Amino acid sequence: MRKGEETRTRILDVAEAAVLQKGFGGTSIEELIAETGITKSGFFYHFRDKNELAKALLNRYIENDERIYDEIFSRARELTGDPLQSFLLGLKLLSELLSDLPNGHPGCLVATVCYYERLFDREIQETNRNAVLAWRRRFGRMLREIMAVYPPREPVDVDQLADMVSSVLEGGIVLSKTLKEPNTLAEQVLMLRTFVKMLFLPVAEMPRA
Amino acid sequence: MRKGEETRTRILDVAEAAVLQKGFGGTSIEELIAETGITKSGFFYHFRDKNELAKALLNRYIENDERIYDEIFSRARELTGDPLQSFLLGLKLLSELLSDLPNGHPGCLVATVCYYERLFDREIQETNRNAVLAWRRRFGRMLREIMAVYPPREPVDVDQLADMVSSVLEGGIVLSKTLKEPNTLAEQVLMLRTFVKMLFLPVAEMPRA
DNA sequence: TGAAAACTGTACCGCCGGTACAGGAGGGGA
DNA sequence: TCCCCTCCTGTACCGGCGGTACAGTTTTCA
Repeated sequence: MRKGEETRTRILDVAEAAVLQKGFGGTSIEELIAETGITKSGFFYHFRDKNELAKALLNRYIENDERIYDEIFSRARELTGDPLQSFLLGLKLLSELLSDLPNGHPGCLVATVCYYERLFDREIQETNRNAVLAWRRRFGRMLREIMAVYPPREPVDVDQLADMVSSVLEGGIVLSKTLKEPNTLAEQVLMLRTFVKMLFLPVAEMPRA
Repeated sequence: MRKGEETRTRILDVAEAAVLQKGFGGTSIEELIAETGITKSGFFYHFRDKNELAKALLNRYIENDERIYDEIFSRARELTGDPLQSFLLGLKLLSELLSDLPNGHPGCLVATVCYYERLFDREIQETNRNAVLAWRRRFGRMLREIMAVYPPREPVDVDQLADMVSSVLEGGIVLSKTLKEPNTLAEQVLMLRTFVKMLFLPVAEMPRA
């Protein structure tokens, strides 16, 4: 039946929004069923407990996250063959996508899980860890392609540089949310772009330098 | 009379550790009183409710945070008169301090509050916002001093660059905690240092360039 | 030594996560 | 047409937790 999937998705939608605003501990199942118009029994038909809900929520979030990065960076790749230019373009596209979010970025579930860790089982913690490692591999792969063509101006570890992308995104989200300045996140991504540009682009080719 | 302050501090110590691991919603008052060996009535003698506890916790955390930055960067300032060199040294000292933490960074309360926002009153949200703005002013002040001497190689907004420091710290904490790699945070700070160095240090003076 | 500060003890309330289980609507296949 | 399976609803209950109320007790310090 497809009806069940639809209800499940509706629960996950409501839960995701609530969890990003109040954390897992601050989100009650009762409020979720009230907003989705389902009964408590109905909820527990779809999810055995809160941990199971968190698992489904996190997996869905990570999949969606990966899909967005796939789209952005493959689009950037189509527009230019140069690995550096396509990476810089990708960061530009990402920044534009982020600044187009009407109410700012709603928050990252990976960070939410990180700050609730002790109340989740090992499986969720592993899933979360793997999500961050996947980011490292993704950005690391692109950075290695760049380094094969452009020698970095300063010696840098590829994985650490890849992590820098994740750091700026996660940190930018925290800043943006806390300051209630939706644009701060997009600006941070552009600042990171400046860093990457400066690190790999030869001095001679740099504008106004 | 001073006994009360001591108990209050003990509650705050236990609460801070718990909240950083499980968030506010995931931390119960009952577990706090169990660990501090106090009764429920005793707890509510010191704090009217959970919100009041959060307020005290956040204020104390921010004060301590400011104190640490004051110490690090004033020490760096004593060692060299050049604003750029002292800032770079400060980041180095910060990175060393972070990598010396035995179990890695326990987490940032500002981020915890950020991911629980909707359940706090305006006062706490304002306090949190002001903490981030204080970071922006602090790093912005130092960066302005640098820019008065060293023209940046790329055009950058000072506040955005100052925010980059906070971003990398907050993001680095999330990565470090999630990956269970205590050193990642310190590495990210050094990566940020490389960025600042490259942005301001003249090409001629740069090593192996 | 006495008043204020710093608690303890007890009883209670309502919300929440979770369990148990019975039953019902609705659609799809034999 | 009938039955079975999915997808729920309804009801009742449990223990933990945040919070209140308030009376009583110990500790501290001036």
